[in-house]
Amino acid sequence: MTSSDPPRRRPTIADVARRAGVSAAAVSFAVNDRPGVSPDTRERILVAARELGWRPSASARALTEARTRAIGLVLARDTEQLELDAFFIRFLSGIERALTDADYALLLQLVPGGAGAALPAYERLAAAGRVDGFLLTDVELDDPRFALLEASGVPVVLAGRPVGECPFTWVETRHEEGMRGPVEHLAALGHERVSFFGGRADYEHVQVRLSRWREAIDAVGVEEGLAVHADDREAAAAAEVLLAGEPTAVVCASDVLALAVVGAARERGLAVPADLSVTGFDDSPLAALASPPLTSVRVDYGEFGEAAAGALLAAIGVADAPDYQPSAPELVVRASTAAPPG
Amino acid sequence: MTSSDPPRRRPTIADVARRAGVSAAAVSFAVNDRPGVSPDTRERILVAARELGWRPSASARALTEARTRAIGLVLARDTEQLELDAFFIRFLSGIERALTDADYALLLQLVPGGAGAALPAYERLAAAGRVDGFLLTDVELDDPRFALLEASGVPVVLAGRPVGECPFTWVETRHEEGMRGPVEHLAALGHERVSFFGGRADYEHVQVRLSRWREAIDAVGVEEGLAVHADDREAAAAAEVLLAGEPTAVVCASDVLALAVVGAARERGLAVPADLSVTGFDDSPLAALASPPLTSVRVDYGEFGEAAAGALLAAIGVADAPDYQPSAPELVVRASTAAPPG
DNA sequence: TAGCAAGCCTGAAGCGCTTCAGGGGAGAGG
DNA sequence: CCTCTCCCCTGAAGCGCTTCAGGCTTGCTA
Repeated sequence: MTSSDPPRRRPTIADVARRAGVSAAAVSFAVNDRPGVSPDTRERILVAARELGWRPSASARALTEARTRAIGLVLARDTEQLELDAFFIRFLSGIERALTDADYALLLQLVPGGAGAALPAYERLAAAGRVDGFLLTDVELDDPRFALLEASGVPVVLAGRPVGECPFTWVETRHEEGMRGPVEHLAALGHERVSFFGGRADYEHVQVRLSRWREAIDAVGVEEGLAVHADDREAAAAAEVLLAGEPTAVVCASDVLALAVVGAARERGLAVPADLSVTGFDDSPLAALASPPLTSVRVDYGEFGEAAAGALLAAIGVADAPDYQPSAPELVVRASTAAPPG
Repeated sequence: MTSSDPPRRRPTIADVARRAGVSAAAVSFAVNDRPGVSPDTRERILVAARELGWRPSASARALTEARTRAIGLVLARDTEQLELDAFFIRFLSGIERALTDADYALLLQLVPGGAGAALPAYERLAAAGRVDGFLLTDVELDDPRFALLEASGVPVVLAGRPVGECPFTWVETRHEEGMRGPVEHLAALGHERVSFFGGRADYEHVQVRLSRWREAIDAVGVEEGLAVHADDREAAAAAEVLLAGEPTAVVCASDVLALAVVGAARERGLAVPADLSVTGFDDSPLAALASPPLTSVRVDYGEFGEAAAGALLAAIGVADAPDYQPSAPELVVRASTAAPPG
């Protein structure tokens, strides 16, 4: 190092005030767009701030305003469950969109294990006042987080539909409606019996999709095939069970499950879509990449994240509640569906 | 609401002090494990704190300690680029592991667009003193973030190998070594010519993998096939170019690219692996799910994230520098590779 | 010309913690 | 019995901001 490094102290509001020839209070007023500062004084202050590269210290602000300008998202999932999840990243980027506008930050915490394992994380963040609110996903029946968070008094918004009593506001997509598209599409292709392959039965969203699948089946007048549930991990084995029923069409509640079916079909010597039609859900990039590319259902999880975060900001009181009109899920037809054999 | 809600004020250190019959200073000493408090006083204080559900306010602490106990990670990638990325989630969960031990939090910011678009985000976070340090990924040649962050004086650790001058410490995996496995595996199967399919040529990691592929080719004495680069988006088209060279084996620098090759092969009527062997990289869940399941290379990005975050904590001065011995990449043989036809 | 309102700006307090200098009490040593 | 030392503990200052109650100018109006 050639130049000496005086341990560079970050400039404070006092430095700006001195340089602009005003009081610290005036600087505060100016940067916070408050009345009571003449236009040219304000200008002088802003110039001084810019020249010094000063921004109000987030910590000091948090202390005086009793607001951290951050929200928390705690994900209690194992890494593998997140890796192929079309929901997570899209949701996240939607959240970021909403936060950026309000100059809020996202505190993300990943904890291995289920919702129970996440409780201490919520407790710590809440008790230390590290965040102004929480966004809850992967809501479970009798979710233990509800009581904890309600007691803490921190604003909370649920991303998803609560199963029972819920003390918080919640936001939801229209994902269930997406089950109609595949069923109608398959019926139109001539399939007379349609099966269902969904994730763990104790997830609310899986149940909803299952019942919407049933409704659609009834509505179009085809026969109800097998309905099988499986974790991603056991998907391959479950897919075999499913195929043992010799369906001509399987509607899956995720692209990952659909791939498992495609794989199992190939093992059995069945060609997709010639012998078996398969549809996915979420329209993750997977769907387009697979061979054959999967017919899938696209749900806009980005707007969902944006709406959820927006609702939370509204609950915190720093923004207006967004008017969220969830868009309808969209069937994306690709090459994994065709007329039934024969 | 039946019970009245006195606008629940979070307890402060003064409340705890009062309840324990000591001064606020004593409470501070006790919760920070500092000497100068007798064991039973300490106990009394901790009990009082627990009963009140009190934890030191993160904001107040941040102000006095001039430390926020948070680090920043800014991802300047489009959503689609993140969705199938085997690296990101694993890296993230490694980071979380390191942070949890030190009671640090992660501030995650996703910004659309490239590294340039991220600059304002870094500037805001740094100038407001919102984080104690940054983790940098997706390092580019002449990365504009270097100058900005060096000037800000915030500790930085690079996750990846810097291309040119770099003022920060960096941490890297041994991913490049992973190129040998596929090449040797294919040579052993009898392939005499092996092609390469990698991501954008201006990524450092792609270049390194390319040159390691070359080295491996030379070492095992097979012929060097085509080397093609493509973005994920143009992967399908590029795969056609690649296949026009009529290779019997393609080594890919990612699973996504490998899937593109598999898809293009199928279009051409080539069977994988009978007519064409393909290997992926990263061993994302994709690899196991694909049909046929992909032979791929597993790199431990979790330990990488943990090491990078650990190094950052060390740079900040709140932990010892971890002793990171990156594990060797591991070839995972599945069904996408076989002896060449004929 | 006096009186007043409006506009602009300042000083000081306070947010909840940490830290530091020092006070007081108990025990040990002379 | 007095002094010295060590151990516990406290009071007060200060971190960098926001906010609130005025004070000082202006420029009007009567």
